[in-house]
Amino acid sequence: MVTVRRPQRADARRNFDALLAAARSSFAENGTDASLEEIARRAGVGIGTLYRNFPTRRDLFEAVYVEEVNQLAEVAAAVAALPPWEALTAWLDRFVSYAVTKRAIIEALNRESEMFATCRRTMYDAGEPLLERAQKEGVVRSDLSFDDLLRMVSGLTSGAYVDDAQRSRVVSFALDGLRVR
Amino acid sequence: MVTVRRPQRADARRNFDALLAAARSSFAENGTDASLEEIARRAGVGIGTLYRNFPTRRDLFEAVYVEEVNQLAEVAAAVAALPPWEALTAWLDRFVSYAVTKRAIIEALNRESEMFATCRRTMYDAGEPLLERAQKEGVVRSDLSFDDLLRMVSGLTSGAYVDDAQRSRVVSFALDGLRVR
DNA sequence: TGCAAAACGGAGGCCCCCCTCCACTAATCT
DNA sequence: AGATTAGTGGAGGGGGGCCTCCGTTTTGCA
Repeated sequence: MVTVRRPQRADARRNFDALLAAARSSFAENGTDASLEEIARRAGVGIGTLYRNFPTRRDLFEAVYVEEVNQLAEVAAAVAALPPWEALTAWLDRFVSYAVTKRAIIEALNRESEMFATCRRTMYDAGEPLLERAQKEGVVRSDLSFDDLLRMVSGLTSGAYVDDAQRSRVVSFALDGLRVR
Repeated sequence: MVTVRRPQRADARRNFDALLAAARSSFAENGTDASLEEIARRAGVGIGTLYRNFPTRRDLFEAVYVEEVNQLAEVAAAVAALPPWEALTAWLDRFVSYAVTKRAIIEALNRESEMFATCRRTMYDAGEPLLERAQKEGVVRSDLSFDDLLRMVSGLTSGAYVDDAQRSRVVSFALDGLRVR
């Protein structure tokens, strides 16, 4: 579990959280080049406050990214009790909710950074056992790597669809290609 | 086949084509909010010339988009002689080459525009018969629409992959979910 | 070859964003 | 309650993109 340092004082913590939430939604809407001033405005906070908490745009990316990765790890623990295929797809479902933001941020982030490596590890530790279990029980084809799977799902869900029904139909067809039948 | 009006004079035509090429690559690299001045610079042309040919950003989108759709239609004719599954995947291969640019533009374009409808029709006329043939011959599941297929492939290929091998592995797994086995 | 019309291209006004700096505010501690 | 100090927020300079306008250049035609 990776950590992000939050400020000490109550008002500062409030602003910190507001900024993080504003950044997440703003990045999701406008991509990684969303205006920082707009994010500060959304958070109801001065631009100076944003810069004190996150000196660079990159720091904001990292903070948002870390939060989402941590949530993914929690979900993985929660679904572990389900049967292998269901556990895997339930986790992917949750993965999808964050895929749009994540994808943009990951692309903007330098893949070589230590922080990125740590988060990647956290996410893999959370999700990879789900895939391995499904493969061991012969439910999923064995020549599929966890990395393949994540990229597939994240690509599939980052596009625009007519409605949610189409999105889930398309995703389930694609996942069907991974099953052993 | 949709058409884009090109200027009459030779120098103007040269500039028009240079702008179109610059726009395509710039949109592919930087998304739909690429700088117009950068595009003009890339094309070796004044900003005024860009605006004379394409009064709005949208006009540029449309011109780039139309060109790519026309190319897709040509490819569809070229692959018609192959067996059903091969014809379909060959066409999709080509579809992939343009998917990145296309996806960004499509999202920026107003879906209600007449131009969009015409292009959509052109593309459907080109590709849909390939899918229908594969379905009639029992090679592809019948509850898949052409729209489903395009969105799936365009999503799958818009993401970042480690290398081309991973991309094609992932795409082929997903397509495998569409086959009748 | 000479000329009219078409096309060029970039300066300039406007706006928004980035980021720094510092006078002010309020949370916490005693 | 008062002192201390972490925290605030926005003004402002610099930069770059958007778009218009118009003096200059190029082309095609006679």
